[in-house]
Amino acid sequence: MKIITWNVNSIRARLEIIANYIDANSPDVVAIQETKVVDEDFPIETFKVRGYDVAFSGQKAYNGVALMSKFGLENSKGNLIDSNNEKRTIQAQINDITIINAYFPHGRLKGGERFFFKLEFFKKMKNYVEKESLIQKRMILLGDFNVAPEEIDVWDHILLGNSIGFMDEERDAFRDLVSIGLIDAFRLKHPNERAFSWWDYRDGSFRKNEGMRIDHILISPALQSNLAECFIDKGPRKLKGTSDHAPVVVEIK
DNA sequence: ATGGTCGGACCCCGA
Repeated sequence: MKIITWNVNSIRARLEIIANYIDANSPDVVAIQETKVVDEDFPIETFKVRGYDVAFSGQKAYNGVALMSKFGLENSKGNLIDSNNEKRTIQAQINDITIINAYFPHGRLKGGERFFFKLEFFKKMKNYVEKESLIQKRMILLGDFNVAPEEIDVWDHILLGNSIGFMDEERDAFRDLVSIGLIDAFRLKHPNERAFSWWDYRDGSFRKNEGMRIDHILISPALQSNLAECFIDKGPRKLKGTSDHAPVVVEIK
C-alpha cells in the first residue's frame, strides 16, 4: 500500500498538479493538508473518477485536510482534538490501519499566542493517540507537523536556531509526541540523509536547497516490520505554480 | 538587473 502526504497550499489552485501526480504515481492513499476550501466546494469529482473514496474537513481560506483512499474509508471523522474550531485533523481506517492526517499549527513567532497554540496542539495529539489506545494498533500519524526535529532535518541548524519550526520548544513538543512509541518512517529508512520536504517560496530557497523536513510519516511499532520504503519526492516541487511542500511517500507491505 | 513568494480574501493576513 502506497501512501502519500502532501501539503498542497490550496487544493483548488493545485488541482491539475495533484491529478497529474496521482495519474503518474498511483498512490493508494492520499493525505492532503491546507486544502483551503469549504466542504461544499471540495473538488471531489477529480478524485472519485480516479477511483478514490474521499473524506474532508475544511474551512474558508485557511487550513483544511482531506483523505483519499482506493481501499475505502471506514469510520472517517474530522476535528479529532480541540483546536479553536480550525479544521486541522481527519482520521479513517483503511485496510485495518488507522490513519490520522494532521496539519499542525505554524506557530508564527516565539512566545506569541499562536506559538503556545502550536505546543498545545502537540500535547493534545499525544493525549488523543493515548486515549484511543492507537499506539498498540496498526496506526499511522502523518501530515505537516511544522517542526524539523533534528539538526539533520534543516539546511543550516546554526542559522535556523531561532526560526519557527526549529526552536527547542517545538522540537521538544515533537519528541514528546513521538516518545509514546511512534517511529519516524523516513528517518528509520534513511538514518543519515539530509532531506527536506519544504522550501520557502522566497529567496530562491528551492534552487539553493535551503529547506526543512517538516512533513512526517509516523508509524506505530505494529507496522515497523511492514515498512518497505519512505522517501520525499522532490519532483512536484520543481513545477511552475506548485506547492512549497513536496509529497512524502511511504510503502507499507 | 533600478526586483526577488504564494493563495485567498479583499486592498491585508497567514504561511
